[in-house]
Amino acid sequence: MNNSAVGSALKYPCERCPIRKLKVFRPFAPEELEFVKTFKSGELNVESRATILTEGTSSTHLFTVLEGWAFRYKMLPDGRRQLLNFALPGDFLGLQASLFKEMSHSVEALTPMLLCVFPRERLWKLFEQYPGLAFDVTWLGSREEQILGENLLSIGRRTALERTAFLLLHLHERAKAVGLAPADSFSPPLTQQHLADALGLSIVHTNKTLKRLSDRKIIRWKNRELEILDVEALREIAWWEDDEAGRVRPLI
Amino acid sequence: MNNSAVGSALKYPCERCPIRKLKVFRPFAPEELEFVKTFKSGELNVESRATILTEGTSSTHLFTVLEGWAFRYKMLPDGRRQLLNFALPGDFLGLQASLFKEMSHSVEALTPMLLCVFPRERLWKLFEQYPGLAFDVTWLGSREEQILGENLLSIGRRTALERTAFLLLHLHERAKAVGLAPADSFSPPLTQQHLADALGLSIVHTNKTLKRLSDRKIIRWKNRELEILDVEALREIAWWEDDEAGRVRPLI
DNA sequence: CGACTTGTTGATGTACATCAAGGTACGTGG
DNA sequence: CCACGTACCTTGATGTACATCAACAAGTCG
Repeated sequence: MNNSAVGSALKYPCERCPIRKLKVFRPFAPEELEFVKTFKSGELNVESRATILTEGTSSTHLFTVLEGWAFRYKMLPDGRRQLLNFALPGDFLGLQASLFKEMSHSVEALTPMLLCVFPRERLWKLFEQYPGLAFDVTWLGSREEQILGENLLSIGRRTALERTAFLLLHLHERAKAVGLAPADSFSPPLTQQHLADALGLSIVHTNKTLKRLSDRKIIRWKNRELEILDVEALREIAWWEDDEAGRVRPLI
Repeated sequence: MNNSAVGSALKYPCERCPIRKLKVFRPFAPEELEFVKTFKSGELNVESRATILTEGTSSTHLFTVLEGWAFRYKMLPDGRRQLLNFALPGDFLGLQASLFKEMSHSVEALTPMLLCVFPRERLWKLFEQYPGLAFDVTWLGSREEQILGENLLSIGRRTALERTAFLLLHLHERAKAVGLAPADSFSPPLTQQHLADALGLSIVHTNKTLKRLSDRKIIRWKNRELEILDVEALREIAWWEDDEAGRVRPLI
């Protein structure tokens, strides 16, 4: 990992954790909060473009995103790259390296990030003593699976235009959920190369597809800021089904 | 669900569960075995082609595959279908409907199947009282995520030929792992339409691609039996990386 | 009664025209 | 300088249409 050192003073002690304020998450029981405080071993500042986890390697730490954007990806030996999903505040990184021997994908920062760090050995203790938290971990993993499934449908069966519309909506929904897109305009910190690799398209074709959406006045993409001018049109193109139900962690 | 009733006499009481014999799984502790016996509410026989779970619906049950093959899939409103993954003995079905409000994909049987049935309410008790089993559930979910990630890379970035080679190897590995492919020859119960929908290709192009592999004497596909004549060639085409490490559930 | 046609169905094979997406090249612009 | 835009040509994948083949059921005849 090529990133800066763990700070000595925590920006966010667990009591003031910015993640728990988000309404997507359930509140902690007091004893869970106590445990999480012992679970957290520090905070990590990561630079934009830094590699946080690498496919095929193991990691002694687990991370929760506190601030910033990242993306998960896999590569073929000849350099072709596929983005699997994006990570935003509240997302969990490195679970696979804890459950298996190694990561099955890599993770790279899109912006400067602040990560909450947990040592992987304590994961087992979490399962043993805090079933509610274990349930959260499982929930997070399963949500990830859900998103990958949606992506698979998109890349396997949607046309370039439909796929692009779907991805933009998806990014918008996720950004909204963590308060990073108050309106229909937001700034996903992505280049068209990132979009292309997420969509399974070439960069040229991605550009042409974005232009088609711009020409139809459905989106506007200028200076790294994406504006969705016509959500409904985008949804229609993407065959978007409003089943965001179930994205919020239930209290059992 | 259009399938036959739960049998009164169990074919496999937990002590003789066929799944646990497979070396991919860890042995149970005696008290875990006791609990699992109370967790299991019966067995379900499912006909070939039956729908086991439906996207967008909730399910009061969770299933473990004891015998047979199934596939998970998603569909677009206009009928385009994408297979996400296959389910073989040992796989868990319906977790999402337990964690979220509803299933995010459907599941259909490819052969007659025997399923082990659990009521979803008991899942929480499992997390509370049997962290080892909770860990297993998380592990299973995470492995699913891993496979979806591999598929996403395949469909997004591999060519039709590479993709097909990869899928055939994947199926072979999975069948071997549960003893359904003793040699390099096995019988995945699939039509070319299933393959096409798993690969994100048209059925015509799938056929042409299979023929290319047959012409090169790398595979043989006749009478529903697939024979892999040249594993090495297939691996080379698929850019297969031998990282099956970590597929076996560790004992922590 | 068994063996041999015939019809039906679902899966597979292949040819051809078409089109969506790719790749290279060379712009522009912050 | 790196990201974005766009023109031109190429190619991989699609869709339609139709032929083939195996499996099975029904009907017919020796």
